[in-house]
Amino acid sequence: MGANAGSATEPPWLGVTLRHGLDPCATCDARSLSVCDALAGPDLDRLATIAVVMSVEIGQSFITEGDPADHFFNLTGGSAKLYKLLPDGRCQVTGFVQTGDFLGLAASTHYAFSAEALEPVQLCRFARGKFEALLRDCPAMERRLRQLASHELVMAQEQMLLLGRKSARERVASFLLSRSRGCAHAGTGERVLLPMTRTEIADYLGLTIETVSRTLSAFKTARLVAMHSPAELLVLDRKALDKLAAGGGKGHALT
Amino acid sequence: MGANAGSATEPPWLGVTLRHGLDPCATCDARSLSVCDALAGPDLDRLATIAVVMSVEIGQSFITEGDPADHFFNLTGGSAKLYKLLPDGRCQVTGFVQTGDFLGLAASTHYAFSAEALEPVQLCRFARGKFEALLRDCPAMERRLRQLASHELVMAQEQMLLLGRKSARERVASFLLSRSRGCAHAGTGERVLLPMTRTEIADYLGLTIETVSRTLSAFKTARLVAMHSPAELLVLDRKALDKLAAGGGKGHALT
DNA sequence: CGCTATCTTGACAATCTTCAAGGCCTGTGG
DNA sequence: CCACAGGCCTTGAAGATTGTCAAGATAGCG
Repeated sequence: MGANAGSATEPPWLGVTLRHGLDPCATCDARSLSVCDALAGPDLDRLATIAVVMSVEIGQSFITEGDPADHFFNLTGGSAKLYKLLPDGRCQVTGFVQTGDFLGLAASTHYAFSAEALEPVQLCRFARGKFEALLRDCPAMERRLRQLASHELVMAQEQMLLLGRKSARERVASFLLSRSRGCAHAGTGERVLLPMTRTEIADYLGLTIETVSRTLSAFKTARLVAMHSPAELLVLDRKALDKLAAGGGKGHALT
Repeated sequence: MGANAGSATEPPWLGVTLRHGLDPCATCDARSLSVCDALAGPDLDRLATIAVVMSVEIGQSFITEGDPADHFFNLTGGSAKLYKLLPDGRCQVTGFVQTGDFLGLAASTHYAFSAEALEPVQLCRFARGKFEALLRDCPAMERRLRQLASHELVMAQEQMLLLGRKSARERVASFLLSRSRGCAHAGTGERVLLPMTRTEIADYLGLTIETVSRTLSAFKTARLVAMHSPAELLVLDRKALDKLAAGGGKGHALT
């Protein structure tokens, strides 16, 4: 633990542990998954000198929308949600991030989103000024970040299509498929892990928790998926889900 | 959507005029508005050598979702809409662009969106390979593009919040305000130009054309705006619109 | 000056939300 | 080991916002 329990000296880092590692980057397990992979040799050493290794407990936020964007982050473990709030509390989750993901691009002078740990999070924190200085000397990294931002733009536009034009069933199907990609299991179907709550899924898909729950139940009834626990399900009929996600099943029965 | 007459010889460039200018960049009116501003001297000359100046007529598309992302573009005049389609024709407009805007970042190997001219468009086209090569030698430009991508990510997240969590009135209010910023008129109110159709506004806001029309009429009745023609209106009560856009007027009368 | 496309308005229907209650799972303590 | 408590999830019924279908008005253009 070792959290800085509520002391006024470090308000943004409640429930957070700092560990200044010696040369953490060279031996980082997450490096191959992340933008840090673009660096090597002395550049990597330099990155290590400006990296601050931290831990964040479940439920703790480590980026707050509207705060000065003083840091970049790189997740080295766990998962988190990114979200925006309206004054009355309505929430839009803009993305889920996990090991290897880089945070802080969607910011000008202030963060455009908040970030909160869904699972215990380990991350590296980089002071923005120092990191930008490093970028000035490392075109490869700058390039990599631009490509990353481009990729996130593609994802963001896909999400706009989902939020603006897809039905509830199409949204949930799209979500399950995006979560299943990569962890394919032959035979019984693909396992999908849902480390977030129904509320967070709803806030990601622009729906209510009840609609998400009902839609998942309908998928279960229609044998498109099987659910072991609320946090884990199996894709039984990927073809049907694909069709739904692409908008091909708008008027289907599905009970 | 443009009526592509389907000739196989130049499928992507129907209705398009190519003009190879001599050193067009150094004298470009749009340069100060665009990322090209990051270049100077010999770098700018080099940019000029790879730039192809083009014109696009109203209704013609110059980027098609799913096509190989072979080019970057820079608008030097006119305006266009960016959009994604579902197989059944449902459309989500992801943004409107105008003079100075750079296009093509939201693409990996293939374009993630289509682009179609709303007003007669002038633009510069850059072959992707040549442009990337130039970027390798111009860190300032690479940096600028990353910042641009970051800014677009901020906008995209704001749009996700709008599409996922705002009511129809809040969406229309947000849209009008985002369009009015920058062209302030003292006295009578701020003039807002709408070079796009109601359908395109609806596809941008995740609504139907009827809902957009009804909402604008309600704003007019409530004296929040005045409408001269469908393509131009005046913001009469910015304060009320601001409140609506931020989510502060969910249960208001407004008949 | 009339034609056509776009926009506006109205009535009705559907999806999704809201409100409400019950069930399940997990973790804790006796 | 079992009982209990609390949060989360599921399910149901009613209601509201928005979509759909249809017709009429307006504006721009030849």
